[in-house]
Amino acid sequence: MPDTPEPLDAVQLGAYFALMDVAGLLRHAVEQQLREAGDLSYVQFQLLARLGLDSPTGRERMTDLADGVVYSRSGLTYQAGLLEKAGLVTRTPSADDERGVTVAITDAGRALLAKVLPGHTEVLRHQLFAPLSRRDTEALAELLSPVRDHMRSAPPRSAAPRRRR
Amino acid sequence: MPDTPEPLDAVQLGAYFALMDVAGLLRHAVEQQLREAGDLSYVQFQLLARLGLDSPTGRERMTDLADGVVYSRSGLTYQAGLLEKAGLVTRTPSADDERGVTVAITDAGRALLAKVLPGHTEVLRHQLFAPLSRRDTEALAELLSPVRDHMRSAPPRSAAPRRRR
DNA sequence: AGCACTTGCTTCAACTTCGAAGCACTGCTA
DNA sequence: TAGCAGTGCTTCGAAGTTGAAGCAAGTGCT
Repeated sequence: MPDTPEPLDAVQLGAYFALMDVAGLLRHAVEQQLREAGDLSYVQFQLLARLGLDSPTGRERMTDLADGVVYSRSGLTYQAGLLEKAGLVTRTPSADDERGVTVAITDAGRALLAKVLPGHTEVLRHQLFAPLSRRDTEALAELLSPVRDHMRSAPPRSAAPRRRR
Repeated sequence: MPDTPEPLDAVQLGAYFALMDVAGLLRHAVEQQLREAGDLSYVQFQLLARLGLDSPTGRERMTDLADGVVYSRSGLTYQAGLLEKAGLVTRTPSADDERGVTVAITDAGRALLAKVLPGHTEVLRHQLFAPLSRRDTEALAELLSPVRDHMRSAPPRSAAPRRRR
């Protein structure tokens, strides 16, 4: 029987709900723009962005992609299949590990990314940054970055599979 | 052809990605706890919480629920159906408007909510609030609340009339 | 080398989600 | 008070998402 912890106070609840609401609303807005501008889902955009903007080589293994994006493996397989069918990425067996699959963004993928980005930033500017001053934005980044690091490092849940030997 | 806006700078991108990542990771963590503790999805929890905690009467119309939660109408119909089948809420035609449906939380719903809440707050404490000081939490709430208000008021949908130039 | 475990990805079935279309009731307007 | 646009919710079909099971390739222990 778990002992009942102190309930969260109003400030904490406010922060929690505001965070989740903003993220949800923002995702909706972004998703819609992406759909109209390039017929991309948010996940697909994330994948292309990671390959085209974050990665210097434009290629990553499936697992690294799945870790970067908060996403299930099977879902990634599905979306990578769609992107490949659309000619935006290629999938090839990894050279060093026969099990692995390396996903690489194509020129068409980069082109679509470039086409979609301006509208994307516009949405962010209007929806997210409009009510935030420069300093607010900095503060937000500085508050949330440690949280992200904390959550990424700490096992999200009891997920820690007992390493037995 | 849309004119190309200034791209976002590094700080803005950092804030954006941190926000979305934290929300995504947190949602996963919360969802898992809810599933284990009470076999609830995040949406179902949100609905129960809104009925059981926010609403003084424990009853709301479908539309008000859908507006509170970021969710489609048809999705709400589906989830409300599940909750009803599980005996956690009831759905009755609204008294004043024959079209409307009033959703009310049942005793079983309140009981489940109470059962699930302690674990929920624990997850929040560990995942979200652990790296945040008291002041940080306050700052976060104060930064995000105006954004939420802004996004809720601004037309999130295609209702946004294309700015002509 | 041999055998068991682990890892990387895919497949599968069940479930969820969404928008568009549909149905029923409201309320405005003439 | 009849007509009709608008509102509230549900149904439907298509597409997306997930965990579990499955397969194949690597790793480690002896």
